[in-house]
Amino acid sequence: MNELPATRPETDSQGAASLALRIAVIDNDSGFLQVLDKRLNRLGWEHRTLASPAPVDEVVAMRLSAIVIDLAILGPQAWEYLERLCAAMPGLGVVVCTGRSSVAQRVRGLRLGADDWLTKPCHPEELIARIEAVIRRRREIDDRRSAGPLEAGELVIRNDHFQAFVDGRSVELTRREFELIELLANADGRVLEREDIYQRVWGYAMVRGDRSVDVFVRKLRHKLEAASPNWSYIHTHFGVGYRFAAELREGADIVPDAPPADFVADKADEKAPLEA
Amino acid sequence: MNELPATRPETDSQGAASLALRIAVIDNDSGFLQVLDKRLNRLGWEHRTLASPAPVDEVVAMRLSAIVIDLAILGPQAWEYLERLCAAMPGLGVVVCTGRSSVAQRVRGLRLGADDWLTKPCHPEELIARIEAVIRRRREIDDRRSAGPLEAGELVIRNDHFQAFVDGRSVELTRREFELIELLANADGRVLEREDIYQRVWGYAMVRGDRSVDVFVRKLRHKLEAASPNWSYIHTHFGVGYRFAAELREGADIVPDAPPADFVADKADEKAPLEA
DNA sequence: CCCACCGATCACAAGATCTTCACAGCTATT
DNA sequence: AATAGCTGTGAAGATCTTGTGATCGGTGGG
Repeated sequence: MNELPATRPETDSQGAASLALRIAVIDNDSGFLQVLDKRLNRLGWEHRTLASPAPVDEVVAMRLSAIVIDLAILGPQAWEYLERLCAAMPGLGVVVCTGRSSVAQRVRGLRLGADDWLTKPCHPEELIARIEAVIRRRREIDDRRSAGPLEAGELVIRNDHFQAFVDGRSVELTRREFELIELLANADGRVLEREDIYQRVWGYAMVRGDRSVDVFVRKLRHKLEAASPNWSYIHTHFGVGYRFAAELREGADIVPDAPPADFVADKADEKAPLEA
Repeated sequence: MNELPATRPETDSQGAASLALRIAVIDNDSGFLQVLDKRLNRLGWEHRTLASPAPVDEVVAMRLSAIVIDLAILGPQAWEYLERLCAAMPGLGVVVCTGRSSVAQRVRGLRLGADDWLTKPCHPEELIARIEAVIRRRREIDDRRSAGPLEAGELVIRNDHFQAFVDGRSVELTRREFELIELLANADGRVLEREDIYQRVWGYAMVRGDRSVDVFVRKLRHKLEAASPNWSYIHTHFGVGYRFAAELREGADIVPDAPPADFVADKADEKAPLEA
């Protein structure tokens, strides 16, 4: 079995509700950066520090959730940079974290599009809390909209429709079925254990002996096979759990003239949907 | 018909540009309030000051864009109050403006849902700028959908008239009905969950078991079908919510004119419960 | 004051979905 | 090869969701 996930690396997430936040810090105060860095690592946020301002285009390309800027290192074009940045990414959270400033400067920064302004020296924990607050709203809104469709084999999994499609046709997944396949498909080809799956899809701990995950995997397989007979998507790892990967079914590659002709045809006709 | 400009300030502007923001200030520092009051008047923001905290329900009923709170006057229940308020109105901008505080307190407030924390004494202008920054994002989202008339199928949805039309005739939607269809239609074909819909149309968090969204969807469907019988616009996604898309009803092909008599109207409206 | 309209809730019915169970088939291990 | 432990399968009953019609205050106009 190959391990190459057909999924999109940039939308990786631990689970449906998990937050893979991505932020950048434009600053050159090494002491501050060091502390912040450690703290961000512990939180598991992807982050990047830049000692000098990157062109707005590059920042846009980073797909950030938020950015922290010390205006001091921007020099005289600080305001202009701030303005262009905010204009270019209306959904980006911008926190200015800089040295002493006047009320007028703070007001100016905020009016130009900054979401918060924090004066150094400041406690990293407060900066983090403010970043979170800034991101909070953006997430509420942008979350669903931004998650693009995920493709694997003939399957297209669309968050915005709560549904999977094959060749433009809906696979008619129920909500739980969708949540399950979305979780699996986003796992980047990793094997997920039943307890994990249950915890993330059902939202609470699985009791020993619960077969719900198995049952839903079966339903999923059934619907997926009906919609996309030549591919298999969910693979069992005995004693462990399940793994998602789009794989061409054996013998389905070419026309069924090979030995398993009857077997294949038999399977292909088996697509009786369970509803009328 | 009628337009009460009284309710949601974010969406019910006549022109998209000058929205009357509505905010409340919970504080009892008369000097501060006086200055702020004057400043807010000049800006043309609707505002109201409360010397003591109003029950969360009442605050919800005010349909605010943002609220400024001095935690000091809330006494020991300050944190709890803040938390309940933020939970009840996820879309509300909350700015804490209070006296001296520790980093831990600020972090706690922000984590509970506050959007910003400002320490008194502060310049009113900075407070205003921060309120604006907090509200800004929410505005951007709503503005996105306040563009020109939106067309789908036979339907024309006009923000400027607060009404939908079919073939030039008004569909006679009530205010809520219009807000609902406007929200759905601007969702760009996405499925919206009930909680989302409720939050954005009613302005505060939906309590479990509330059927308002369903009831209004039914009313909408009824009126839309009366006005545009050959199209279906609102589609149910079981266990999830609703999705807007103009789709020709089965059996009701083109021919916007006289249907050829009897056998047209037999079973054209067999509603598929799930589709996409 | 009466009336038409609107929005909030409720209760009920019809479906759709989820959970659970028993059993069959399969896998790794002794 | 035999066994204990997992996993696949099908179905029935329980539970949850949604569609629908009706009721009840509140409001504003006549």
